[in-house]
Amino acid sequence: MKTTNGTNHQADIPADTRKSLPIALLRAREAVMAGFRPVLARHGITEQQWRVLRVLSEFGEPLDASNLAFRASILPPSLTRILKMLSERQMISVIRDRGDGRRVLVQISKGGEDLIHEVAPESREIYADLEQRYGEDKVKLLLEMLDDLTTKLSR
Amino acid sequence: MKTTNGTNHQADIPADTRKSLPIALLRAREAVMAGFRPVLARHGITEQQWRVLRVLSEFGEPLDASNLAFRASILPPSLTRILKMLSERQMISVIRDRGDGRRVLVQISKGGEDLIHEVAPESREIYADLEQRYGEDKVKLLLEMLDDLTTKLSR
DNA sequence: TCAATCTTGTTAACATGTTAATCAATAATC
DNA sequence: GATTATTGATTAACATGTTAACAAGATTGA
Repeated sequence: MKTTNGTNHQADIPADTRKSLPIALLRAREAVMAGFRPVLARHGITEQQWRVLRVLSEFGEPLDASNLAFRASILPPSLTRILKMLSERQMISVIRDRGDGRRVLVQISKGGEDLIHEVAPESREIYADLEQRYGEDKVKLLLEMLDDLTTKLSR
Repeated sequence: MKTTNGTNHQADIPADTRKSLPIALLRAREAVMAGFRPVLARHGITEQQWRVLRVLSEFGEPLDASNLAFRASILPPSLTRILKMLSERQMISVIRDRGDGRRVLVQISKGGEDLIHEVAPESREIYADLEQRYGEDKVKLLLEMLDDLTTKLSR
């Protein structure tokens, strides 16, 4: 066994980092986000806050924290902090669930919807550019493969 | 336009989060790492520290911080902190470059190599399981597609 | 040569990721 | 119905991500 740079002379260490799936996923994600982050930053919002708002907007009705965390791919401790921020900025409303005092119900408010409609055009533009650069069909295929991978590993 | 849950009645907001490439990449990465993290945790090391050690081990000779950061996909400020940790734990050695006093040269030490050889077998096992579940050929194809995407977006 | 500029690495400040512990409310069991 | 177990959310503690500012060494050019 021999790597391209020729310095790895041990046969029993892990595969080359260039062939590592976790790293490839990380780099791809970083490359994609490099396009979106400046747009979000211009609107004073982080990527995670944006995901929370989008999920809430898409869902359309109040969502409890666990459900929201799962859909936005954010861990509960992070979500707690994010909800605090978004609530202070009047983008969402948070209320306790009557009937189950443990649950917290989250709903997007006008401020949040307004922001979404502000950012949406730029966001679509970035995504369109991405599809144009990489190929619309390849984006679709990649999405299917990623989804398949996630499903097969989650059980 | 209409989403599956039927609650999104606005035609001008961003595409469904389920069809979002950033989120799909995030979820896939999370699903893959869920297998590796426990292994690394058992050895008292984080994912990023592991990446740094692997890059150093593969490269075989001293690497300056910028180069290391790039190869390990870690931002400079994070790397500074990680190097401090790994150095205290005797896994790497850090010295100033003679000839260019700004540069810092990092090299893996015996402690680091030992750890790599400890973790490697378990790591390979997890990866093999992943390839078996998802398909060896599909892993390869996915890696190529991710690499292609990263390349096409990085210019 | 020396002042302006660029480069490399670090520090700072804030947000999120990650795991474990905690707390309150509900559900389960007896 | 009181005790115990489980669940949903939060808090705590530490590591990393992210951007901006900074410090020190190297380069450049007048």
